[in-house]
Amino acid sequence: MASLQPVRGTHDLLPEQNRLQDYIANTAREIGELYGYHRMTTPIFEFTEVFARTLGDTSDVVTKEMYTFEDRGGEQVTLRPEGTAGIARAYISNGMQQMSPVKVSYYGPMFRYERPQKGRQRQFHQIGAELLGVEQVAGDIEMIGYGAHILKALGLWDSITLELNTLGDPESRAAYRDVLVDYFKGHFDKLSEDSRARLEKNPLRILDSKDEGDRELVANAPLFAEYLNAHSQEFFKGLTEGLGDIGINYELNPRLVRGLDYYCHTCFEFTTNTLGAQGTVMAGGRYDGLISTMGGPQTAGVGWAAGVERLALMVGEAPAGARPVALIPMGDAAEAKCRTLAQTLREGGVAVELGYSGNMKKRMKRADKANAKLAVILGYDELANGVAQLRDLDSGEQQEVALDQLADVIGKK
RNA sequence: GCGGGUGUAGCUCAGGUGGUUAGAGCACCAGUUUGUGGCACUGGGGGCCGUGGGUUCAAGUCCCAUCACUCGCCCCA
Repeated sequence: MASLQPVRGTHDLLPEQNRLQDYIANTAREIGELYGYHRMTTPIFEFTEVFARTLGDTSDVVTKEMYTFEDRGGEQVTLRPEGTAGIARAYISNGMQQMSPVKVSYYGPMFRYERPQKGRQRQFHQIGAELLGVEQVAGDIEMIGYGAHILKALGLWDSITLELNTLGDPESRAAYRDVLVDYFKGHFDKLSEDSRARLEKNPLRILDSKDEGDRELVANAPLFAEYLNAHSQEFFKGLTEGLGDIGINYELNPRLVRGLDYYCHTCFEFTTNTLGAQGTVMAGGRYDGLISTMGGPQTAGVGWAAGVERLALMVGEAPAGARPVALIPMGDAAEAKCRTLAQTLREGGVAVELGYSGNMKKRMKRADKANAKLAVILGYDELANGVAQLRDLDSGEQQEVALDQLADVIGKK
């Protein structure tokens, strides 16, 4: 049994779930087109270095969560844990600065070796978008509007909050970080065990600690706002005003941070309280230092990513698809005729349900189950007269239609 | 990685203190009806009771381990 189960944290996407996730991904893609973002696809694995370098040596994702292995040629490769690094690598590999600004969206599986929970799997899917080569705050505003648009189109907006913060430019950030580390070092004995570790790796994260003792310290910690230089303040002001222009509400969350050095300025998360501990549904920010960190030209960047499984949990089910026409033949001759008819209708763009066996009653039942709107009944008498009974399965009304007019009549229904 | 909960049919769940061939509803298949669906009735298929070990005359039931899912922490989408 064990060997017939999927690997821990992975799941089969049965047709219903697959359709739901496709619906979400397609909605995101279509909305992206409205903003001028086109889908691109990078490999699902890269040289390990691509992720190790961009995500930093200390992040949990790199140190504990990557699926890394040596391939048969002796190369260290890693299944991608997120989408941005691959896009950034592709930007450099393909000399995409020639196409600036680059506006792309993506969709695909990601892999993280984490302890699974609802809304957190080892293989999961993300949709995402990146804007490369735009340093103006207009890019950040557009990105957030784009993401919000998707959440609205999926009908989730009412249960979602946009949390917003600024990380400032590198200069402000470094200044604040130093002050913060000094402050917490002065209270080292009161820090929780987790936060002592964070002090080394990612001191800003202490601001978001759930430990009570930490929270008391945080309450009296120096404020980032006091260390933002004029440029950073100006940028953030532009962002909040721009969001006002497009009618998007947000909550300022000074504890919202990112661990990695190449992030700057805009930092946002769309969150919900309907998914338990996995409340972040879409998250993003500005990463002007990323491309250069990877060895490319200095290039500004903004982006976001969203977990498709988490969105799917919230959406529940995909809207109903097109209702098929069911063909109900009786007897071998009628079955042969229906085969021909089905092919013609399908090539004409009509969804057709044609069973493989069963008497009329069985076939009618299946038509019902397939949510068919119309049934075409073709028996001995009809075949002899070149007609069929066309039955509306909602109203029960039935009319006789000549076979050569059937496609036309169905097309008008 | 840390702490807690759960695991019986495809799904939702019953199976007091261990005791014959493990049950229900839904779903599935077939029939009642060799030409009319949603309803009803009848019948049928389907369970290594998550897995492995132990205690016992006897284990779905008790003990241990393991795996998976799940809640919180961590981290994040």
